[in-house]
Amino acid sequence: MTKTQRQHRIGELIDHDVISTAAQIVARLHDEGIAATQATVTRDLQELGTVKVRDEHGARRIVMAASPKLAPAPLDHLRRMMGEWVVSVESSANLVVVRTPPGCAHVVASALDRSALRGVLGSVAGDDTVLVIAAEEHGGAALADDFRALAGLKTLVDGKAQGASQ
Amino acid sequence: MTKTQRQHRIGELIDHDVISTAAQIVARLHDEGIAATQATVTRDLQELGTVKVRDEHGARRIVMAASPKLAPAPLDHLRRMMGEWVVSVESSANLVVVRTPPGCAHVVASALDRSALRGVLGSVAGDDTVLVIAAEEHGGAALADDFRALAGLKTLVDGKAQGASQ
DNA sequence: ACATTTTATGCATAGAAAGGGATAAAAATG
DNA sequence: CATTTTTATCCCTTTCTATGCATAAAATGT
Repeated sequence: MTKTQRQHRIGELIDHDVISTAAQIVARLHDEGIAATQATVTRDLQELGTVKVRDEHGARRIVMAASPKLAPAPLDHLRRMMGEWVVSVESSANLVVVRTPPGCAHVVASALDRSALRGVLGSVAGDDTVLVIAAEEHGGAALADDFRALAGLKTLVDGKAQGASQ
Repeated sequence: MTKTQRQHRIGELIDHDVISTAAQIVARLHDEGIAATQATVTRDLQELGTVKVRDEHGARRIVMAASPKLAPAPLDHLRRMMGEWVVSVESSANLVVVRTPPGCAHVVASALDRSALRGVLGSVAGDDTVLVIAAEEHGGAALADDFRALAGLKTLVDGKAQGASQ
């Protein structure tokens, strides 16, 4: 079973049942023949964007955060997604244009939505392009540089790519 | 530089210039500080779905295939995409419903479009769901089994998941 | 405030992916 | 058809990702 499939199953479990610890999830998965330790499940919960709350009976419960920003996925997740899918980053004033292969823009946009990266007001994904609106105090150019760093692209200096040749 | 970024640059080169061999691409990339050998570039061209044609002057030229089906990507590419993103597969008559995490359906649909997998009439991608229409002679159930094998999911027998517990 | 439980993380390891070298196989050329 | 050029692939190495173990740190319960 792949990590994505396991995470999907975990998402179903916490939506459906009252679950309060990672160990409970480990046990449920084990009942279904899915092997994972508490450490792995905890990382999964982080990537899924879950929070622990009190339900209406006062019991503690793990749930999906109401908004992705309330439980951002680790920056490593964003770095992996951008490293895998982003092919170029350009900016104009407070806008950043991120290019991906066809059909992959939504993966990058989703990862951006679920990250804690600062300076992002919002984003819109097409087929192979993500348009990102930068917060005014951060600016498109600075945000574009952050994106390049995450995607393993060269930063620009005076409009030119900078850094040692690979 | 990532593989995706290199492949994007290769796509730009063959769109823009008359290029007839992988070695020419290796040289162009080298001029831009991008290291890759003929073997790697050849694999890239396969994944990109390119063909070699005669242009209007009779010169041989590598171009993107007019239709993905004319130069399908290796099955390994589809397997990697489905292994990474598909969380479940279900079928009804001649339809197959493939579930992915939010925002990832297009990646799977694009990989399906660009594969040589038989029995697929067409597909439509939503946010987290790909609807695949199976060719009549192949059938949705058989196609769903093919998808499960590619995605590393268990096959079904009489509606039940089959295979040793992991 | 303290004890217990739970989560988070450093480190190590296994497996997968990517890529290079060499060369077999296929394609192109003459 | 022979020769040359180019592509494809096998095998190997390196790098990266995912995961488990152990335990430190944080959260929870009393």
